[in-house]
Amino acid sequence: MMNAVQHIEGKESSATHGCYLTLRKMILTGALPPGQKLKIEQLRGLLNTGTSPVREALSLLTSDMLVERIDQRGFRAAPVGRANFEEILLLRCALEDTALRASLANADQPWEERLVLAHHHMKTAGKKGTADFEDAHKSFHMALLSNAGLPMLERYCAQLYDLNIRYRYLAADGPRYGERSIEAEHQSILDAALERDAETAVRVLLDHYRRTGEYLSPQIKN
Amino acid sequence: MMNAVQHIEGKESSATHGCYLTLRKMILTGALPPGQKLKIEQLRGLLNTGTSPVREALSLLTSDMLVERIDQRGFRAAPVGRANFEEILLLRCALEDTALRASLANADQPWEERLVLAHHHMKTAGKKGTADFEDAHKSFHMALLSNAGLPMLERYCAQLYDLNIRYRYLAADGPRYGERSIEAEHQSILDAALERDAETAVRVLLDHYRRTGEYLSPQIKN
DNA sequence: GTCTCCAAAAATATCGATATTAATTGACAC
DNA sequence: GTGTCAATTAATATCGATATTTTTGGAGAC
Repeated sequence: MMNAVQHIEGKESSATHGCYLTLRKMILTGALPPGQKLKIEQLRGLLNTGTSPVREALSLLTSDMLVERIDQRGFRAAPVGRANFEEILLLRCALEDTALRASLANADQPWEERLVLAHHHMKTAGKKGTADFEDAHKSFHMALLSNAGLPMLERYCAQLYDLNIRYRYLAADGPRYGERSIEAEHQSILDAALERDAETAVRVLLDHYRRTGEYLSPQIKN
Repeated sequence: MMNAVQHIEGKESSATHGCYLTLRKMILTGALPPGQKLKIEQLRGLLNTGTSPVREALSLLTSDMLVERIDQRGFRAAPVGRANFEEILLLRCALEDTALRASLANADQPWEERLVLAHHHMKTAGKKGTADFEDAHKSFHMALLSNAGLPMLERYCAQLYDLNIRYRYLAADGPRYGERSIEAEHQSILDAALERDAETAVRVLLDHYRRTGEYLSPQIKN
């Protein structure tokens, strides 16, 4: 018998994975706010499944640093704070610097094509803030790093990307980005990557992150 | 009622955490060899507990990259390979560089004292290869980074430390370290750290890792 | 009022059983 | 022999119930 999650998500086979994806999205978007107690029974009802998949999904989210497990007192959504945000930014810069250089060092045509395509998808996807755009945006950034042949590093970067985007959602009610052109920044990153100019690509990419950081940081309370 | 794990491990409260620690050690030391299928029922018997704690522990180990989850086919100990080993080395160098510099930038007396103590414990602990020494060795390396105020980074470094030590155990039947003096290297790292000489400390630390890497890498098949 | 302590309630952690899914085996056709 | 398919076996994933632990709330002492 199919349960609700499988019905909604379609392809997904296991209840655990369905819970994982749903809970993750809820935490990332702020539907489950930082610090909130995550009661098994409540989530079990919400996700229309048993306790085991919920617990297992929460365990997995623990390692994504989106959920904290408290001794024998269950789980809660990971808290946020400026120090945490700054650390995410620092780590992203350090890791993506390494990853992008490695990716560029292995640059080849198939990768270039994947990259161009990912960029195109991002441009044609819905406006900023929509789920479509966010997916495409992540795909573009991951495509940049995807040729490094360093799967663990890519995993860390993806993890940090998600942690960072969480702060974007949390600050969604703050002031808009203003005059800054995200599109132009993406274009510059793409251009430098296609020209295999590592120095420029890294500089532009990290500037992109730091600028977003400077914009978001003051909005984070604590 | 107490179960076997609690009885053995003493303090540990939850069955899940007990399973986690035991399974982790077994994978790190090679008692559960790379690639091995990890059958729930078999582990449940071995750990003298139910299926839920075993599954949850395996989920947690998945995020430590010590266990792989295969679609709907259960779990297996993460495979090993030279490429993986080299990536671990690369990431350790990149991350510990950042962490050590940050730690030194915040250097203060309490930290110095913790560091000196950790080094002393390592020297007085049992000979290399014993569990005591290995614990003290990890503590010393973590103490170096512990003043950075970057908890996520420290977590990554600890994770990578464990992944690396796994290769040491796997290569334990290979040739001995030979003439190289690990103790002298540790002393140099400590000295540079206490003098707050970041450049030297980082150089010596990374040399320490790379030397171990050069020694281990050829022994890894595949 | 406020503190301590004990009982009641709620939540977690764990277990054992069932349903589901994958792997295995062997019969049969070619 | 070799490959395919169905029946069997084995393992996983999930459920519902129980035991354990933590939290809550309130009575009584000071």
